[in-house]
Amino acid sequence: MTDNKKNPYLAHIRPSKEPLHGFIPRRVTASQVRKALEHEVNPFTQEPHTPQYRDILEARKKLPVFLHMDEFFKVFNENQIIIIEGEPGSGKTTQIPQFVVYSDLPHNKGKIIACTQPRRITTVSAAKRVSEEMDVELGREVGYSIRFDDMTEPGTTFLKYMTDGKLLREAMNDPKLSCYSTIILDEAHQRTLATDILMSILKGLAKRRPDLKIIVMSATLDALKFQKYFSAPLIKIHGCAHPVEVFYTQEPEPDYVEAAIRTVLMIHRAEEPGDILLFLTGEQEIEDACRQIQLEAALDPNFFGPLTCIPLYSSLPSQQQKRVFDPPLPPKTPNGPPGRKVIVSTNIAETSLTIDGIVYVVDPGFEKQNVYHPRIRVNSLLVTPISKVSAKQRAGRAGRTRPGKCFRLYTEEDFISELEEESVPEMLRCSLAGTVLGLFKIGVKDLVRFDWVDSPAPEALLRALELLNHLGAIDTDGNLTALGSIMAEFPLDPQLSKVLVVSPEFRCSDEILTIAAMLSVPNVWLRPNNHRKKADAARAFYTNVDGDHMALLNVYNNYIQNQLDVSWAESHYLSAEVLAEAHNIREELMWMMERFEIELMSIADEKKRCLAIRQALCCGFFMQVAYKGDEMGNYITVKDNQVVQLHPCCGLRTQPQWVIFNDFILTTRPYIRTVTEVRAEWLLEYAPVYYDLTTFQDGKMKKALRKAAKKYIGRPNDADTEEHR
DNA sequence: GAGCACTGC
Repeated sequence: MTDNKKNPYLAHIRPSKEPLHGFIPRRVTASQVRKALEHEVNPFTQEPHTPQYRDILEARKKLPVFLHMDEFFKVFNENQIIIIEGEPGSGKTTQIPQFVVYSDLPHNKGKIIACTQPRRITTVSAAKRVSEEMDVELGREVGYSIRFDDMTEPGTTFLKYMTDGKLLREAMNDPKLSCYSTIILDEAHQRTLATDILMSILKGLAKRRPDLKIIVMSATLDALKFQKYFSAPLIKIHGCAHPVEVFYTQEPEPDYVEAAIRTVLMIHRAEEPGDILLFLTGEQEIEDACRQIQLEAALDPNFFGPLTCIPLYSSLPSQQQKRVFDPPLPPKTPNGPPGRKVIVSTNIAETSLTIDGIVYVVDPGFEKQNVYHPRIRVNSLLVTPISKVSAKQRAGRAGRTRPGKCFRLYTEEDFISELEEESVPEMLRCSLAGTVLGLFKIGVKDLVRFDWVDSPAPEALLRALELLNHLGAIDTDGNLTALGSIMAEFPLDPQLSKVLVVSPEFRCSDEILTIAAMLSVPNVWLRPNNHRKKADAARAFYTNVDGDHMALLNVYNNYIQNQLDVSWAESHYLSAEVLAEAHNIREELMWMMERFEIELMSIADEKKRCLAIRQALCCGFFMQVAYKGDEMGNYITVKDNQVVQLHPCCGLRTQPQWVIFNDFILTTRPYIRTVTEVRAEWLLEYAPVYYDLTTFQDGKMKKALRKAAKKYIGRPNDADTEEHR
């Protein structure tokens, strides 16, 4: 029978021609989908299902989402935007996009369903899993797209998992996102910059694209906020995590590290087998705590089981990060107490990394948060109390494999009254220059009336506009310039983007390309606790009188000369992983430069080359300049008049009069990092508006600038001289 | 002479 060879359950459904309520409803019902799922032929490939498909399907049917299939189709069919609140373990990430696939099947031929994730790893693993569930080859019908790795096939892929940042990039080139029929934003509660902007864009786009469906998926708590923001119906799905018993301390703990160590040892001595996860705030704290726990546990290994303490933070090489998945040690004697694993981790274990087997969570209630102060344009990393959402997320880590316990090292009263409901969204904590430039590129002009999920402070917006205007990315009327339009294309901070775009004028675009890539990755310099002196010596080899930017360039070039060799990198106390990433980014940027016809150039003469690089950097970083204020090492930042010092890791041997810096951080005192010497004449020449002397306070700095201006007028600078030769 | 929580394009 031919009927048996085709999966007919969805074939008869036709899209409705008449838009209803202003959008196009879909008509697939849950019972049709159930029948289609049970059919022996795969409706997407018209091939018979594999036996594996059936096994997985049985497991899928047990997921909580499956019980909500009728409700899902009912609500989804009748609404353009819906919100789904799903607890961890509900199966929403893998199942909801598949439901939509069935709903889309008869519609929107050639269009794609997108499902965004905040992180690359989860994007890939979700796509992999779903391709198995749907019995298709990964990269064909179901694919994924993340930076540096696109596993999709145009014309074939109809379900695409992608990072939120990737979709936001696509929106810049196609503001109507016209290739998508449905967009699913997953993990919206994490409030990443990209997800927040996408929510605003999609809310506006829904009115202009009646055929577009939008699903916002979130864990508990924030879903209500999204429901209000979109005025959309909400579907609640319960998870299937195990219960976690929460304990509080009777009194506040004065020293949370000490209390945490004490609690871990107490669990080890008194509680049933099961691994422990302790949350601390940073690398140093974690390494110290690990040493102390290991030391104290070694005192009685025969009475209690052997204990392995494993540190976990992002700058740890991935090989060492994988240690958290090793099984705990076996008992010392055949009938002795079993071994136990203690993982001491930063926030990385809260959302990014999931470790099975954790039964106990110790939560002191603190994290490090990056805080941006728009008024003085400074970042600082502060140890702050976590939010209730974070505390719940941390506790949930104990219930993944069986019922668990969470020990909070604060009182229940403090939990209720002192902790904020949710963490401050990234949007409100960082510089908005890049975001605003992206919005201009999409065509958003009125930032005040823009429909933000949470409106940023007017001051933060003003700072962003001011920076973009000084860089020449927007004109004084607030329109995007041609320069700004190209700058927005590059995945770089606007300052760096500007430097890269103008670098051919200084004939050093090859070197600036490398520097831009190196500034886009985390710190490359390793400094292991027991090899500090050696590491410092290795680093000193690269320090350069001309500044830290040149040092980064030299490190990269040496890495290439050594054929990207991992052991070379490690023996020079450099992170091979970070260098490899810089290499990837450099390739991507180079390809983009080619596309925009930005020529790759270099100057043969070393001295002139170095001069040109420093001048080019001035074109983007003229707002991040400090002037030497005295002989004590104090610098004053231009216009903001903040007293800062060169960070001790800076390679400069002398203290030049004028420096540009890449970042300004507040730790024990205000520091500037990644610093390069510049000349006042360059600032006056490349940023005449910003360095209009009438806008400067009287003082030493203004005097020095005035002196430089006199010298500079009528005398061509070095770059010009060179050009004229 | 101090320290980089965590993502993403």
